[in-house]
Amino acid sequence: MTGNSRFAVSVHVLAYLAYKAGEQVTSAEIASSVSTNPVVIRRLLSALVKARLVLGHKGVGGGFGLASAPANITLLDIYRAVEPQPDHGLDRFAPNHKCPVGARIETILRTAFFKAQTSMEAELARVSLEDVNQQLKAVCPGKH
Amino acid sequence: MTGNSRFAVSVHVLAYLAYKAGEQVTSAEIASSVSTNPVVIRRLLSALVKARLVLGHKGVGGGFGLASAPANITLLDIYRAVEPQPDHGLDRFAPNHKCPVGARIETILRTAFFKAQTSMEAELARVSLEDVNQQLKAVCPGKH
DNA sequence: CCATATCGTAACAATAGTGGTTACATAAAC
DNA sequence: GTTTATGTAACCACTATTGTTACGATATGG
Repeated sequence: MTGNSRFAVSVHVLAYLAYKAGEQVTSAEIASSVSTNPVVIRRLLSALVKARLVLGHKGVGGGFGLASAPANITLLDIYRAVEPQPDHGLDRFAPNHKCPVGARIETILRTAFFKAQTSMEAELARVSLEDVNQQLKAVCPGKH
Repeated sequence: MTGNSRFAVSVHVLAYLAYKAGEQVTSAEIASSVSTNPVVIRRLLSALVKARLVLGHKGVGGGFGLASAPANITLLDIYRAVEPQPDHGLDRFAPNHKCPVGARIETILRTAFFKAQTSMEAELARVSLEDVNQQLKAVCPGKH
């Protein structure tokens, strides 16, 4: 096991909402698609609502729906909504500042990690929920 | 806390070996620079030796040294030596294949994660230990 | 050959993150 | 007011990470 599945599940959830655009979808229905417990879904949706990607409604006939058009929601938006700012282990990292290497390495690492992270996020920003939805609905190549 | 500090500490370790190039450096000395236990350092070095980035020698006068010139070791080499292949949570991810979204989302996620990962790794590959060592030895800007 | 320094690695505990589950309060619809 | 659904707290089981002790294996230098 490496890390968590919040981002993967969240993309699934939002893809499901895009797929069912216009409907109110319950956490139970989404949980069935993801194969997990509705509470796990609601926990993620709670973060997605706070990030204004999703609107939730209580009560009879309630459920969740996208807050914007799928074209306006990218994988980066989802990533930032459900993942904490990654620190790449630098919080547990307290080197000996009396050593010339220990005194300077942290700044060098921060710079390198920031560039790597920025590059990864740019790639996530290139994919929108509309792209995902189109792939979901695409016919299998070679069929018919 | 997010994830582990293996990569950050490993870069520190190899930067230290580059800084002390030509010498045999003990795990105890490195541990002092990192502010941790020598066994933690030896565990990481074990992976770095297996990846052929470092050579180790037992016994009196033993220790560790770089296996190649710093210019030939990149942060990506270090990353791959000490981090498992990231799966971004897809191992714990077993959606309901009876749902049209659940049946197709995993492939879409794999593609997106692969692109993001590749982009991040390309950025890590742009930095060599020689670059790190030059930054370590650089004078503060504005001084003299 | 023996004492010493050093690595290599197993074993264990403490801590923390993750995901699943139950429970229950809150709110909206009819 | 009954029903449906969210919102969230609390708890458990599981796993990863780090620090630590312990000890065997190996190389060096007398």
